[in-house]
Amino acid sequence: ENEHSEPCKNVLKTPLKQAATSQLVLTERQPECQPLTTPPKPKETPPADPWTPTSNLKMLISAASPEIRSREQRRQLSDSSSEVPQTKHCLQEHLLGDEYEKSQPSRKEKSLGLLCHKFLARYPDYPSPSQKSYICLDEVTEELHVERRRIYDIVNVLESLHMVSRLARNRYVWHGRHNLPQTLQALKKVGEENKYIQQIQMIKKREYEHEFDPDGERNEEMASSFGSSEPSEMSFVELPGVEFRAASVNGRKYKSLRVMSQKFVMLFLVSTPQIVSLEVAAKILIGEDQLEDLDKSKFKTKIRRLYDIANVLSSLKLIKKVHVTEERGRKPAFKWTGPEVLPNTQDTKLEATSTACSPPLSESIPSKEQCSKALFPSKGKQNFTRHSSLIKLVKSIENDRRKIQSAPTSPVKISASTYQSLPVFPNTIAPIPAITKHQLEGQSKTAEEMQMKCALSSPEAVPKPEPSQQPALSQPLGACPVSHSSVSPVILPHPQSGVSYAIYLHPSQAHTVTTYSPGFMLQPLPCANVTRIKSNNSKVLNKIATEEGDTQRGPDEPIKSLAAEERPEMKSETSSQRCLKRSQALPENNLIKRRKSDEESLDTSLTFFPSGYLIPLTHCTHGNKAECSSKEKAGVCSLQHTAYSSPITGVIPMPASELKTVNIPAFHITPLNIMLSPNSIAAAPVLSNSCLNSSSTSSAPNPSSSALNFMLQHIGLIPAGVQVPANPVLQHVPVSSQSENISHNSGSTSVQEGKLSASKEPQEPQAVTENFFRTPGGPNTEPSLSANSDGTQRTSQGTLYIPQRKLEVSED
DNA sequence: TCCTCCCGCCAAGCA
DNA sequence: TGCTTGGCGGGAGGA
Repeated sequence: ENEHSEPCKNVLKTPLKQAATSQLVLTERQPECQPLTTPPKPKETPPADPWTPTSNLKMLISAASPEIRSREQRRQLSDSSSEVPQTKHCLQEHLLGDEYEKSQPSRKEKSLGLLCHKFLARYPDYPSPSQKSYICLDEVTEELHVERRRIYDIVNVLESLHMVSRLARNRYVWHGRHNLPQTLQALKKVGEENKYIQQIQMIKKREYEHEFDPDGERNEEMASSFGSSEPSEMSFVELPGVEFRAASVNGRKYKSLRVMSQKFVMLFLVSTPQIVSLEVAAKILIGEDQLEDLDKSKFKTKIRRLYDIANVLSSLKLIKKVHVTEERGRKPAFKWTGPEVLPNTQDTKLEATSTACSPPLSESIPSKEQCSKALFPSKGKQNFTRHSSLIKLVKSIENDRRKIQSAPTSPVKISASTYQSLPVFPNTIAPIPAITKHQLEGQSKTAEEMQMKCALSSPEAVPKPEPSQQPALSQPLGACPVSHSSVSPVILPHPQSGVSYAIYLHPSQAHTVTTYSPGFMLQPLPCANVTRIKSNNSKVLNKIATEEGDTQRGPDEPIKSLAAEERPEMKSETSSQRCLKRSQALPENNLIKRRKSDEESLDTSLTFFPSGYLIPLTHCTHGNKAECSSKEKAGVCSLQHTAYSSPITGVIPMPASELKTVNIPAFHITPLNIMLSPNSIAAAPVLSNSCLNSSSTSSAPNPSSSALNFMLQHIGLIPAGVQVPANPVLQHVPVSSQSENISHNSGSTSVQEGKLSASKEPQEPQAVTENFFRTPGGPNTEPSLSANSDGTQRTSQGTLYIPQRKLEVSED
C-alpha cells in the first residue's frame, strides 16, 4: 500500500490547487469513459470519435437532448482538465516550502465528498444495461489523483447500494442507480425486520432520560433491547444478480463500511421523519456489533466511519446533513433526501438476501432455491432471517405461479398511459394488471437480457428493447388519506379457465376487509383475523421528507453536483410534454413511491371493491436460463415488463353487479406477492393520485374523462403514453420539509441543515427530475417526473406533497 | 473547543 | 509472496 500510495501522494502534493479548478475537478470525467462503454485507455481512445457508430449515435442523441449536450460539454472540459496532472507536477518541482504548502489543496478540497462527486461524475446514473461500465481502480485512482484507500471507501458505499459490484480484483462494474430502488426497498425491509425503529426510539428515549454514558448498566439495557431484535453480526443485504463477491471470501467485510452503510441507510428508511443523528446511528451500529464494547473509542470510530459513509451518501444526494437541536444541544444528523421507498412489496422480499450467511449467488439467474437460501440461510443469527411462514409463502407463490403459467390467456399489455391516465381518473377505471407471458418472453430476447432483468430485479434495469416504455410504472401516490385511496387488485383463481383474474375493486362497493402486511400476495383470510399492522402516518411523513430531498444541494455549493446538472431539463417543458414524458418515464423513486403508495393503500384495513373489471392474469413465462426465480419472475420481472404493456388487452369488462356475485373472501395480504401483477400494484397510487389532485380526502374523480381516455387509448386514438388529462395542470407544491416531530420525546426538536447540504434551495423542478434516466436510447429511457413549477400541490407521477406540521429546518 | 474527517498504518486475505 | 482491501484511530483543519 505504501508503495502504491506513494505516487498518489506525490500527486496529491502537487502545487496546483484543486480549489482553483474545483469546477473542473467536479466535472472531471474519465476521458475515455463514455458512459455506456468500457473505457479502454484514456489516451488511446479520444473521448468522442465522431466516426464510430457509438459516437454517431451519441451525436444524434446529443442533438436531441440538451442534457446529453451539456454532458458532452462537461466531458470536453474534463478533457482539458486531464492536463492538470502534468501541470501540477511541473509546478511542484518549482515550488518549495510554504509555497508548496499553500499550493496544496485544502482539506476540504480533498474531502471524500468531493472525491465522490468526481467519481460519480465519471459514470452515468443510469448506464445502459446492455453495456456495462467497468471500473478499474487503478485508473480511477490515477485519474482522480487520490489514494486507493479513498476509492475503497467510496466503492464500498456504492457497493452497499448495489450501484457497483465487484468483478474481480481491482475491478468493479458500474450499475448506476438502476438497482437503487430495489436496494432501498430491501434495506427498508431488513431495517424493519431488525426493528430499528424501536431501537432508535429506545435510544432517543434514553437520551432524554439521562446523558449517554457507555457504562455497563447502559450496555445491559442496550443489549437487552437489541437482543430482542437479534441484531447479531452485520450482514450484507444483497440483490439477486448483483453479486457481492467479496463477501464470500472475507469475513471481516461483514463489519465493513458497506454493511455499515446499508444499516445506516436502513435507519433512514425506517425512521419517521427520516432524520438520523450520527449519535443514534453509531449507537445502533455499535449495539449491533458489540454491545459490550460500547466505549468511547469505539463510538468515535463509528462516528468517523459514519462520516465517511455520509459523505458518499450525500454525494449521491441520498442524504443531506442537518442539525437536530434538542434540549441537550445541537447534534449532527442526516436527513434522507433520496427516493421514497415503499416497503415490503413481494419482490423486494425475495430479492433481499444476505450474503453474510449464504454464498453469493451464482452467476446465473437466481433460482427459487437460491432465493430461498438467501432468504432463509442456515446460519443461526441472521439479520435477514425470516419466519418459517415465509417459506410457506415461497411455496405458495411457486404454486400460484404455476397456475399463472398454465393459464392460456394471451399476454396482456399495459401501456404507460394506463397508469398515467389513471391518476387522473381514479375511481372509475381501474388499472389493468398483468403478468404476461408475452411480456416476459418478448423481452427476454437473450439470455443475457433476461439475466439482467432477473438479476437486477430493477424496473430500470429491465432490458430496454423498448426503453421508451419503461417509465410508466411510476405511479407514486402520495400522502393521500388511505381511507379512499385504493383500488386494489384481487386475484381470483379461475379453475375452469385456468386463468386467474385480478380484480380491481371499487371502494364504493366494499365488502371485503383486508389486512396489510408487506407484500401483496392475497390469501383468503377470515375477516375476524384481520389486523392492521402498520400505520400510515409514518409513511406519509416519510414521503414528505423524501420528496424534499434529492436536490437539496444548494446552488451556491461549490460542488454543484454533476448529477444534478445532468438531469434532464424539464423546467421549461410544457405540460403536455411533461405528460408525455411522464408516461414514458420511470424514475426509480417513483417506482418506490408507487409501491409505497400501494402499500399505503393497503395499509389501512382497506377494502376491496368490485370495479367492474376482471383482468385475466396470464402466464409468467419460464425461460430456461433466462428464467427468474419464481418470485422474481412474478414479482420483479413482471413488474418490469408490465410497464410496457398495453392497458387494454385481456381486460374483461364486467359489470359491478356481476362482480358482486363473485365470491371474494377477505384477503390477507401477505409478503411475497408473486401472484399479483405489478401493474396492479400501480393501480393503487392511481387512486391516491386522484385524491391528491382533488386535494381532499374525498376525491372527486372525473369519471367521464377517465372513461374517455380509456376508450381513446383502447381504440388507439391516442397513444398509450398520452391521455386527455382531466386535470392536466400539474401543480407543484413546495415541500415543506419534514413534518412531524423528530421523536416522541423530542417536542422541541428542530432540524438545521448542515454544511454538507450547503444551502437549502427552493423546491425546484430539478428535484423532481433528478432521477431521470439518461440512457441514450432515447428520451423515453429517461423516466421523469413532471416538473411542476407552479402550484402548491404536485401530483406529478402521482406524487403528492402535503405540507404538514412543519419541522424546523434551517441552514447550518 | 469541538466537529469533521483526512490520512495512512498495518493486518487480513486474495491471486 | 506480493498485492489488494479495508479496519482503524491519530490528529489536523475548520467552524
